[in-house]
Amino acid sequence: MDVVLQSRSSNSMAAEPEEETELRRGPWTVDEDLTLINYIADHGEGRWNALARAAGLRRTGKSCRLRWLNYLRPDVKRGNFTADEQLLILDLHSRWGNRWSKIAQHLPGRTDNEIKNYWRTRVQKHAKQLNCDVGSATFKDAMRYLWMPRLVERIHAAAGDPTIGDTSCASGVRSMATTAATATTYPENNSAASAVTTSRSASSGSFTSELCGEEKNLHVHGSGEKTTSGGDWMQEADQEFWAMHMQIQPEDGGLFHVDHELSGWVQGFSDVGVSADNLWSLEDIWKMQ
DNA sequence: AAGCTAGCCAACCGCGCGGAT
DNA sequence: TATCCGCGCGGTTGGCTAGCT
Repeated sequence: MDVVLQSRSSNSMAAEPEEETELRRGPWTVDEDLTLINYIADHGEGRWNALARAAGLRRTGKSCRLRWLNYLRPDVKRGNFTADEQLLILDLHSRWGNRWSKIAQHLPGRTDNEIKNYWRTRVQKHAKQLNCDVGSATFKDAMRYLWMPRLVERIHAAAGDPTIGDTSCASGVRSMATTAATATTYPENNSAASAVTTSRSASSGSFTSELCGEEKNLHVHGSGEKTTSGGDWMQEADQEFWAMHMQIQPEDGGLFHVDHELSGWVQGFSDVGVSADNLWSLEDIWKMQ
C-alpha cells in the first residue's frame, strides 16, 4: 500500500505539460516528505501553491501546508494527550466550542486536527454512551462535574503520589497546579487556562510527553507510537454519573436534574466564590479540589 | 485462520476571509 | 469596486490496525 495515487492513472506517462497538471493525492511518501522538508528548510514556508510547484511536488499547496503543519513540522508533538492537556481541551472547548485552531494555540505542539480527532473519537464517544448530545445539558454536566474534576484528581494524585516514578512528571503537574492557581489572564476571557498552557510550554517536555498515571491506559502500536485506549477514567466517570443520577431521562432530550450530590458540587463552587458564569474555569476546578 | 467491527488518524473537501491587483 | 488568489478553518472521509467472534 505504498501510495495511493489517483494521479497515476493510465495517462501518467502523458506529455510533460499534461503531467504537470496532474496532482497526487492520498498518503505522502517518504520522498515527498523529504522534498518538502528540504525545500522549507532552504526557502521557508508560506505561499504554498508556489512552494508546491517550485519544490517539484505534484501536490496542491493546500496539501503541502497540511502535511507540514500537521505532521512534518519539527515542533509537532506526537502521541497521546496528557491528563492536563485533556483537561485543557475540555475546558477550552466548553468556552469556544469547535474552534479547534484556537484551542490548539493553547496546546503547544498539538494541531487542530489532532485535537479535533481526539474530541470526535474520545469525547463524543462518551456522549454517545451517556445517550446524550454533546450540546446537551447532560453531557455538559458530566463534563463539568465528573470528567474535569476526575482529571484534576488524577493530576493531583500524580503530583502527590511518591510511587509515581517520574518525578519530573509530578513536579510538572505541581507547577501546573501552581500556575493554574496563580494564573493571570486569558487573551479573551481572563481565564487561567491559557496561562497554564503557556507557562507549561516554557518547560515543555518535563511531563507532557509522558502520561504519568495515565500510562496504564495505554497500549502500544506496532510502530512503537503510543495511543490512548480511550481514557478509562472517562468510563469510570460515566458509570459514576449514571449511578449518581438515576433520574436522568435521556429520552427527554438529555435534560438533567441536579440532585443532592450535584447540589453539593455546585455549593462547593459557590463556596469558593465561583459564579454560574465561570463554572467552567480550570482555576475554579482546582480550587474545588 | 478468516471475517467482522470499532477505533484511530491522516488527508481531503468546501467554504469563507482578507489582501493584492 | 470587482476579481483573483492564498490561506486557514471546520467537517468529513477512507484506510489501517487491533480486538473480537
